[in-house]
Amino acid sequence: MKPRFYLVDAHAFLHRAYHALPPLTNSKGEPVGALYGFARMLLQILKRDQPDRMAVCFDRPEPTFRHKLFPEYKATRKETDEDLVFQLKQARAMVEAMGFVCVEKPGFEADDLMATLAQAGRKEGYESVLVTGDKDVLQLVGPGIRVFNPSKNVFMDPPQIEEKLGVGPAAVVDYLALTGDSSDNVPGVRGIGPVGAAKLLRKFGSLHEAIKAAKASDPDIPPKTAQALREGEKAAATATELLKLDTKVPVDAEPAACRLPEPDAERLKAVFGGLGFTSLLKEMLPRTGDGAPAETSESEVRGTSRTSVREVPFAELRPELSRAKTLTVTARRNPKPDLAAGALLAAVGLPDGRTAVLDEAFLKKDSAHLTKLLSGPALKVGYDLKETRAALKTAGVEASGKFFDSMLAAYCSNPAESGRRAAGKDLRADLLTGAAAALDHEALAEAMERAGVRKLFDEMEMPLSEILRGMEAAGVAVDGAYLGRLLTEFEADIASLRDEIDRLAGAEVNPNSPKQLGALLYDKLGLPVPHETAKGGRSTDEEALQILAKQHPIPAKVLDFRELAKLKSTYIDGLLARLDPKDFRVRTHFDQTGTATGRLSSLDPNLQNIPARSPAGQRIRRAFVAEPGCLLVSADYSQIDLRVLAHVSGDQTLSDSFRREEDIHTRTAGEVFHVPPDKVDKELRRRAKAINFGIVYGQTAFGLAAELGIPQGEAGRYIKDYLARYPGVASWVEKNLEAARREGLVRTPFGRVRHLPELHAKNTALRQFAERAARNTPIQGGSADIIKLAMIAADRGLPGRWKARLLLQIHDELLFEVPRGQAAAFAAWAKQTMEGAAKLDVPLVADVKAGENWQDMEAVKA
DNA sequence: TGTCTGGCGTAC
DNA sequence: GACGTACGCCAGACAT
Repeated sequence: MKPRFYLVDAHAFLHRAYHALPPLTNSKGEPVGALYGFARMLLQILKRDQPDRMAVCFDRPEPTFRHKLFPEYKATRKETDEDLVFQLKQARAMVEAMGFVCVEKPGFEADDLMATLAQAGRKEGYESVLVTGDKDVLQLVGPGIRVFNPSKNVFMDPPQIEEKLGVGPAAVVDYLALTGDSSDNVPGVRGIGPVGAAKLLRKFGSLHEAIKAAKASDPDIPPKTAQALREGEKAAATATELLKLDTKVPVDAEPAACRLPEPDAERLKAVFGGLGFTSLLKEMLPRTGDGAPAETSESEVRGTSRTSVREVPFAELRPELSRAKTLTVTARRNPKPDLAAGALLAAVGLPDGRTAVLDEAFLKKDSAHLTKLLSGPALKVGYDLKETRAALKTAGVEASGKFFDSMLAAYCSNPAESGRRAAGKDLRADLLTGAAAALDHEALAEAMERAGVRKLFDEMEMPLSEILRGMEAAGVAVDGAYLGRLLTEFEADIASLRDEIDRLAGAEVNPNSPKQLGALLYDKLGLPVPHETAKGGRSTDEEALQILAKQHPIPAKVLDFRELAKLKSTYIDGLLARLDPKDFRVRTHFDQTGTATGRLSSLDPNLQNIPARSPAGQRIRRAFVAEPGCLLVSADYSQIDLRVLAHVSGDQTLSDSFRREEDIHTRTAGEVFHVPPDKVDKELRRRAKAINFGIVYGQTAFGLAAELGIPQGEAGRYIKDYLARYPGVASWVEKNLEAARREGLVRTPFGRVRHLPELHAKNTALRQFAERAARNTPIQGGSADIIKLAMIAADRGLPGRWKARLLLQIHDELLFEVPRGQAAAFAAWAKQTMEGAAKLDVPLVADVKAGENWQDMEAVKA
């Protein structure tokens, strides 16, 4: 293996960090976020990539040869932010104090220095790695020179470049000369975009040949494109000169001299101390530290491996795969299959990154062999194994045995910073991204150990993943004919409401447009603005319209319109569009990494927010039915959040109340309003319920007052009285927050973590937000843990005894489909299973009901 | 034409 | 600034 020579573009990273990271200031109020991010990244490269040589390259402020060539070069750049300028000025001193070799040269950009050094390194037998997100350096990629994009955590090797641009490294300059580069004000050829450029270069090989063909009126070029090329010839020539990197800069550095940093302790203390980077100082000078473990860095959590995916033919890999202890597997389906992209791709590989990509035809043809390969004793590592296994199954390939899902591992280590990557337009790119992420198995396993979440991963998230796959595959039956009738009816009602509103307004107005509606209500009719939107606009939300409805007939009509329009577009249209015509079922996707608290989320369609409250909404819910011969059985936890609060706080009164199975809101009303339980009327109970919710969410007096329509002072008294009557809750709220500040994270009773660095934010709003999250997360997350355990327990108990299927989870509810004959008995079992899923200091209670559809359900007697 | 953001509303 | 966690639709602005 060749020694590796890393070259870092300082300003490119500082710019990116400045805009991508939340602003961070030190105790003096100086902006330091970009510097911090940069220092972290440099340390990360050292630790993770362990280069043999390294240098950090800086831009110089003087004009370069490019400005002489093209005076407008970079002319469109906005004035750099003051806060960034402040940090750019200090960057070199910081990097030098850290001990890195720094390179800069008047009249040249960092890119040129890097290009020169990379070439020199290559000639001296190094593998040069350019660390930057800039596209123009991709022109250098080839044997001995690689590019690493630190923001995406990917190596941009020829296949990745081809993925991204549609052309290989050799054509990068021509490609950029055609498309232009708006950030540097490099002109490009007007009328030719990324797609057109790639197409031309694939056809003609180079810009030169393409222009030649355009001049010769080559029939392969559409006339418009040919004209654009002829007119843009000069601009393209200029752009080419600007884009070509100079590999012959007279640099005062040579690769062999770019040794790894030897931090100058005194200088580092001065510089890092001044910036307020005490934790970084400890990391760089470990002996001075107090032994506290370094915080898990983001990229460790995301899992970044020095190994990257290299595509090889399957045949070449096959013998090793069957003997491997660990293999990687990732598969992706195309949600909207089209001919160009194919419907299904899989990647199977080894931990060293050698990976074979298999298409649908191959998977189907070889499904028996692949099933055997993926059912052996090897550990199967993949990123999003739920999707991988579902995708493989469509080709008849099944995996079994030991699994490690790196997506779930990253989520367990740090739920806010990780998460399912959104599917892109390119199936193959998604596949390779997943395949690359799967290489991080060991780093992720370590990160989980450090975070203390290995058990959560092994015993909760990994088993759950397979259960969710079954639920997604099962789907839920929807009465399409009923929904169709509902659609006709809603459309008629919506149309007449719209007519009525137009008539009352004396003009056409779209009630779905806050802008148009605001103009009507506040300008034309001159009604008073009840409140503003978050961004300072005039709100037309429900609360505002309720108030305005007392003064004018229009707002009430708009409210009716809005309700029906919402139900129609989101639920009726949305469900009908996603109804599988083969079996009249809808299939959601559960995102197991979609929330910061440990809850699941449901998407496409979201079946966790099906209406339940309003009468019109209940008509939608009625469309969810059991298949013939079955009933739906719903089991929901009673007051699970408040029970978890009782558990974590140990509050005597709250716990006693649950042990006695009292009505919790009535009890709270009695405590807060100082009345005996039998004197608690509906209104008092309603207020107590709002208080209970508010306590869980960290609501302020302001919020509670708004919720209940009472003066803020009164709401403040309620909260104060609550905390006095539930002293265990009050002290938990305080102690929990203290611990959260100390550790920078909160935990659920089941060990799930959520990092909350914003608890130390200077920005008040940001900090208070984190404080409310610190209060809410152990409760909401604890409840999420419990129902996940219940799902696992239920899934283990289902086979054999019951012909029931779990269909949905809605945070505190499980929905099953069960043959009529065993529905009642099953419901009793489900209740028992859920109540026994976890052992808290207070009992867990689940209520069960059954029915033909999700709306009309009746309680089942235990 | 596609992509992003704001406003709004549904669920627990 | 003010109630935690989500997802999805529409309108409108903007880039292509």
